[in-house]
Amino acid sequence: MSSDAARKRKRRESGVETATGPVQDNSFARTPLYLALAHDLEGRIRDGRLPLGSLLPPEPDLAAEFGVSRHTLRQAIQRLRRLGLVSAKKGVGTTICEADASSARRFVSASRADLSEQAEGTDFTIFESASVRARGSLASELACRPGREWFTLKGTRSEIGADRPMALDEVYVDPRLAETLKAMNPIRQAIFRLVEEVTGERIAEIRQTIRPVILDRPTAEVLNAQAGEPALKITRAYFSPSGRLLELSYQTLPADRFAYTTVLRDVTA
Amino acid sequence: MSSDAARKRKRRESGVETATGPVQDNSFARTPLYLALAHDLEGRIRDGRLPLGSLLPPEPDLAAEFGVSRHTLRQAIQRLRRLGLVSAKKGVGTTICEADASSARRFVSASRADLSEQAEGTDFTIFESASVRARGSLASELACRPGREWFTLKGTRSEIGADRPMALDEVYVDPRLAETLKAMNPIRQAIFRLVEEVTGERIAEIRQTIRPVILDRPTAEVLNAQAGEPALKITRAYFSPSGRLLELSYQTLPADRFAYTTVLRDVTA
DNA sequence: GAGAATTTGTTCGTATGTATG
DNA sequence: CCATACATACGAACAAATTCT
Repeated sequence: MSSDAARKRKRRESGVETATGPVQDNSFARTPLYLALAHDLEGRIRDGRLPLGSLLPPEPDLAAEFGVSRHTLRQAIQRLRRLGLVSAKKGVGTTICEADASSARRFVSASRADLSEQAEGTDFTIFESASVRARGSLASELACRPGREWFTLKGTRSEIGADRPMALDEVYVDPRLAETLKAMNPIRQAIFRLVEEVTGERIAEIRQTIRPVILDRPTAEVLNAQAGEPALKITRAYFSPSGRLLELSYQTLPADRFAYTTVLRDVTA
Repeated sequence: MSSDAARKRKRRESGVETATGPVQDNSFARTPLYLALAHDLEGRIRDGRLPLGSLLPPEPDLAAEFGVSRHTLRQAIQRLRRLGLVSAKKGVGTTICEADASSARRFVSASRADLSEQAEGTDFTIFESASVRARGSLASELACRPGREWFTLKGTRSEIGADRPMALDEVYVDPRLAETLKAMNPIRQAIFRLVEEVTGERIAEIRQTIRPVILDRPTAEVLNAQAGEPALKITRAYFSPSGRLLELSYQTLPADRFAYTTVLRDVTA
């Protein structure tokens, strides 16, 4: 209809500016409107015009400002959400929670191996468990207040038919899980699933750090490996939506039995 | 309007069945329609009613079958895409490319550190470069046909003001990049960006493997570190959308200077 | 504490653009 | 060139969560 011409005009007029300076000219490829919007917003966030920690203007306002429909604006915001720049909450608004969508964020991993800990087909065999209170270095590494009580497990993880364990696991969980966990040995489920079941809280985020270490004698013995060999040490912290730490685990994986593989896919396409 | 009542009725009638058997009753929480749809489709994919490798029915057909708008159906499909179950292509259709949305896929990473290689604020200083033909072990590790020509770079990567390098990099790229790369030293850009610029091909996927190693003497010397220390060895393979290998890199990172951190977020929320 | 206002989430409808075969 | 199938974009309305009065 005639609204089409009006639309086109509006698009030219809409306040979408490319983020920084001259910029590559993608006009030949006709960037979709919502991507241009996302790019614009990203720029505003990066340079602080939309300050970190603050709320985005309401969607209807932003849509009006850009001269686009709310639907299109929401597509742009959804993209920023996927990139981890903002997080929206019903009834509240959209918070800016990251300032840099550095090129590193362009890729998103979605790999089966991402959480090897919960790989199906492995048995977790507990050989030690106890109740502990977080003190000193543990408390600080857990980023929790000292004195909080945890239930800790130590055990080996092995693939079903394997003769040697694949990893040594050390796990800290809510004390409420003690009974459940002691009752099942070996454990075939991902432990964080059990945490969700027992505590009723959903795990929304996992922070994972990978470091190289050299196997010390006691660890090597448990793993039936040679002391002095290289290994990966993976630390995982499991958080509830509100940011509360629900589980912490350390995993030691000898080099000859495990490599950590991820596939990163481009999400800009 | 009156269409509202009709809508509600339709919803009850729509062929959305929960995936498996009795199923948890979420009716009290009123699952959004598009999630129910996604769940239903996921079930059909898992049990083979929608066979792996085949195309989904066209969106308008599916929408009609479920008795929902195309928009809602697309929301469901978008979810399946994020989970990696299907992949859509304009003019062709939506292909089913995975049968299991196993729990491992629940989390998706989006981290600044994901591609430390390209972290801004690092300099890559080349100290060796050459043209090579892939043979033997290299060719096999590259998963490329032997005899293909590559341009290889060796260099150190350091943070801007640091006195010691952070990593030793070994990179294999298309020979067309030789001139460009030799002309710039140090390199501040991510190399895979340059690959995209020069070859005109987009990098759509990166396969990344992390292993622990022990620093040997020559490597330790270059890095100004101690031989025998633990380090991470990260291998990255960069692929075009069609699956052609465009770049391969090895990176060695001493434990005391680097830890690999990722944040995995729940995408089911 | 009830209720109004605000803000994001869901869902419909419709039209047009663009890539593929 | 045409038909097909996904992609983008408009508009409108109601639902649900939160906050403020």
